[in-house]
Amino acid sequence: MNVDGRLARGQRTRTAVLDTAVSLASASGLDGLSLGHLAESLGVSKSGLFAHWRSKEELQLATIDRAVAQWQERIIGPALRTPRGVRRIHALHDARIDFYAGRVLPGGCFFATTEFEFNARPGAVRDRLAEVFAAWTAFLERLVAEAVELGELPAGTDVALLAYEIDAFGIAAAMRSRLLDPEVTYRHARLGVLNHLRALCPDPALLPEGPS
Amino acid sequence: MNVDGRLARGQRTRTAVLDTAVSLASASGLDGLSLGHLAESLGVSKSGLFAHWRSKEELQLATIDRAVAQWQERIIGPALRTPRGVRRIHALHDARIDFYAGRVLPGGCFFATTEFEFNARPGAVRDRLAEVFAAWTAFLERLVAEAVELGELPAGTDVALLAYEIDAFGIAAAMRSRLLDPEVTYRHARLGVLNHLRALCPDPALLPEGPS
DNA sequence: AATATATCCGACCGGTCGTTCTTATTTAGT
DNA sequence: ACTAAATAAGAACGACCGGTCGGATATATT
Repeated sequence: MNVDGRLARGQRTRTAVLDTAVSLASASGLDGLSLGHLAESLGVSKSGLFAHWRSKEELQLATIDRAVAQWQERIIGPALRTPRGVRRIHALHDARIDFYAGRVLPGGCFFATTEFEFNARPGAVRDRLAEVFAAWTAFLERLVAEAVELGELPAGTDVALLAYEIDAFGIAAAMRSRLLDPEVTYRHARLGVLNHLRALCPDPALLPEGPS
Repeated sequence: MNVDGRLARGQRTRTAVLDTAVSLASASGLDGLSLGHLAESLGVSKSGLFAHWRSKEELQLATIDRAVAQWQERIIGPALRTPRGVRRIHALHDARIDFYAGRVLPGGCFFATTEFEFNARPGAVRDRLAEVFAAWTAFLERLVAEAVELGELPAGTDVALLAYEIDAFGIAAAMRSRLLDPEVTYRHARLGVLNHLRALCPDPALLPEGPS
């Protein structure tokens, strides 16, 4: 194996810190998250954090990467394990709402919170968030395009528009679920996309039945 | 008349401060906005602000009220000047996108930014934002219900769901327009709602023609 | 056994935060 | 003119911010 105990310990600490950072930042934002609070809630000294990241911005960037990995594991992974086409689109959206409803993160959605926090502040963090968001959008559009290619959506479908609509239902869910009734919000988020896909898809058997 | 010069001056200062506060908070959030920056960008001393609001939280609450007034004037006002029904719904959404596209506020949308900022932080600010958001949702639902009553939308329409969908397109526009291509975003936001309403409304003459 | 490396801590720095206190200026009422 | 009230400025406060530094500890290499 040849594992270096020192490096292993560092890696363990690093991921533990980043997991907590993602969690805290989902509620307070990446700027609202202070190194003092982060260190304290980990039972670690503040200066210890600087052994792993040379500045707060570096830690913020690392936190974003960690959140991306979590998103990939929790939302994109499950979707990729279902067959291409409208079923995969639906699975992706459903996994997203499950993620919000499962209250995995105290703030609901790391990306929604941080992207609104930084969308008007120039800098490396904003640029990275914009990249991540662009990649997410491209992924969603690819899924929609695949469904069109498979004939599960009409040939003339506006791919980018449909992707926009699906993502909009997700973003709105992240926001409303914390300020209004969560259950009603999740029902709307799921039903909105399901209705929309069902209205477009010529084969009704590909999508679940009732409004459930 | 009976104008008190002292009170008049105070009122003038107060609205000037709040206008700037709304503008800054739309970009940095209500917490990210610091009293020092606010005072400096107004050419006013920091302690002078405390003559008008006893604490930062009080100023934050006043800023929310000012943002509500601005929203009412810019988005709700124009909508109420068009006839009830689907045309009013469309006018409301259109005025909202115009507001974003006009870059009135540097951060795009005061409410989107602050509601995401505070949706996981207990306190008076969050409660006030939740109230405002609930009132906005109720207003949108009332507009949709009116359209149903007028027969401009089918009788079985899920009012709350449709209101959710329309608002979701708006929220998504506020977010995406700052991180991705703004023009494409606004086109999607407008087209999404227009398509949706056109698909539901039995009288096509009530809504504008092309995808424009 | 000695040395090098990675991790982590406690103490401390300058700066900014929200807030308070004291004081000066302007205007209204008498 | 004189008092009272409202509006402002200035200086200073304790708390916390991100960040630095020297040293202590644990692990690997030789």
